[in-house]
Amino acid sequence: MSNPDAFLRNAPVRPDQCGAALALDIVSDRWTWLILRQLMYGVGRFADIQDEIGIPKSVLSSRLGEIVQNGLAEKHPYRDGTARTRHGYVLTRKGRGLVPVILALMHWGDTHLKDGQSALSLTDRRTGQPLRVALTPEASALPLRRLRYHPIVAPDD
Amino acid sequence: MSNPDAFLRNAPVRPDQCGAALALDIVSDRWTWLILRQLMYGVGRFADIQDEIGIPKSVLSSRLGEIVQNGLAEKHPYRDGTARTRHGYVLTRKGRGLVPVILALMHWGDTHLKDGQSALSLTDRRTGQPLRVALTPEASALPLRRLRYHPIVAPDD
DNA sequence: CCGCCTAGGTTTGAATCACATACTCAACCC
DNA sequence: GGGTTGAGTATGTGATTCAAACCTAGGCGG
Repeated sequence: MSNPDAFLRNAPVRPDQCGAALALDIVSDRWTWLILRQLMYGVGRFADIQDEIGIPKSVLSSRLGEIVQNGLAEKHPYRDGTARTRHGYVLTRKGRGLVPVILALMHWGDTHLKDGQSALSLTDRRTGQPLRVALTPEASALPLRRLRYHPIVAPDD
Repeated sequence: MSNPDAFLRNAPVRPDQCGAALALDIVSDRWTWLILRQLMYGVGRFADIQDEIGIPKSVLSSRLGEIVQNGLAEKHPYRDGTARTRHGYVLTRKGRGLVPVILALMHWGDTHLKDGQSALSLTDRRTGQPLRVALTPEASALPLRRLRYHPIVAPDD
């Protein structure tokens, strides 16, 4: 990756032309990532997001505003039994595109920050074989819709 | 990914057991990611990092401290021609583990925030075929050392 | 061996942002 | 029309960020 004997003086791609740097202008914040993680799992109600990740309401409100503004999620109405119509947040296609990033980060955290075991297993919806987000030949990349996940330890609710 | 008709009330994995959430405690910050991007490319000198990403010195100093503290990079001495010995920063194995995350984010930014073209092409050092970071069968995952990248448009320096 | 240069920081003070707490608002049910 | 509940705003304090100035160790030229 990097030359062991000397430091490069410049990156091969300038930040203003780099997709990663541009992406970081939009999704740079810890809370934003945690919110996107919830949305990835389909947890889209304001109060549910707030309860699970412990974000202050005012911050959640403003982050959700940015997320919608940037086209990563949309407000969708829902009706919970007999209750009135309410709104929650659902990832757009653009937002779903960040799922591999979150999964890659999860894999890193599992291997370097925990004992190496993931709490979530990823499998191919079609073949059942285990999946990962990793460096791979383009021809071996699978679309997100092939992904099925299930928790390895059941959540205690 | 998410059920289109209703919202889940909880994520399948609680944040405190999720590698992604743990990772975000360590690498949550925009500047930290931009610094890691520079280190990934081998740009490890304080002033070079500062110049390219435009971070204030005081923030760079404190972020580099955190990055070293968290074991993502180490200070290495270097000698530039006749000048005195100085120190720069080099990713550790743990830090290199974040490279796929950065590449996944870059891919997302390239496709959703630019015209869809990357400024960097990734190829297999051994076979020359194009690579990506993507969802893939575990068996198709390649180690990082197989990665070779080269800029598609030459940097103008 | 004195003074300057340079990389790599540290200090400082104004401006911004985050957090907790309290408050609001609009259904819907009774 | 009173209570409840989900989804937010408003507010005051405390922590972060930023820009700009300052510091410092080592080498070098004179």
